[in-house]
Amino acid sequence: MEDYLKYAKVFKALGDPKRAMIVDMLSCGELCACMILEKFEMSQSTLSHHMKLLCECGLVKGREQGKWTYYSLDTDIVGRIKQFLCGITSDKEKCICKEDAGYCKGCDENE
Amino acid sequence: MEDYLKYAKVFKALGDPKRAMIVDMLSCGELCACMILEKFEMSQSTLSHHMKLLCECGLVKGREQGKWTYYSLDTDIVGRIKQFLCGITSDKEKCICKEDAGYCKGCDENE
DNA sequence: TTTTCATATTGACACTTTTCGATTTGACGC
DNA sequence: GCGTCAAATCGAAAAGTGTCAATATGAAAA
Repeated sequence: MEDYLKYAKVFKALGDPKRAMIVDMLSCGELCACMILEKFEMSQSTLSHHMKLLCECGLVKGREQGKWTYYSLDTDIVGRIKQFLCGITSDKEKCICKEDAGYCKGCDENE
Repeated sequence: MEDYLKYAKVFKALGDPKRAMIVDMLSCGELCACMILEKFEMSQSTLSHHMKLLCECGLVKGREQGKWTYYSLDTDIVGRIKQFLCGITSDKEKCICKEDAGYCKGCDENE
């Protein structure tokens, strides 16, 4: 599935503690880059890079206004990533593990 | 918070499409390594490495039985990661963005 | 006890990521 | 226009990741 790749990007973005923290900050509402920067010991270019990653995976949206850039969470994708996470972690009828005849004879003998 | 680091490891583990697929497979129940291997074009050592990562972050538990190793999802941590994800993506009273006086004068002037 | 089989580990390589300082870009006020 | 400020981009160094072939480990079968 393409979904695995698409959502893996979001998970990868969340796979950095600082980015997860940024997401947490944005969950209370829009913030401009400089406000985020104040919370971290991080150069401006590094923060810019993290924000780019968060935007590229779709989690965050940037809005430019004059000199400032305001960032906010994209609630749509937040909902979808939660659904995806629930999907891959709960039992279900249609699952890749049940597709086609990928079968392990060795293991089967032993059951 | 330490939580960010702890859960970032789980997200990082899910940040590889193949590992996300493995988690999906395991969501329907325990599987031995060889059954997982059959679904992927991947060397045995590579799979072993991915399984190690999944175990180290806590998402997956390994159970050795004779020659075989059976893997399964740890439902406890699955629940906790869902909670964490909800936590960092929903508005709340107590949030890092509201802590102490981290303040952006420039942005404030502009509001 | 020797062989075989399922996994794990090791060592190596290419590729990606994180980070910074320096520079560039674009908007604003003077 | 000119300097200033916020943010993005560039270039480079260091660390981390994904992958494989080869080897080691350890259990079961012969």
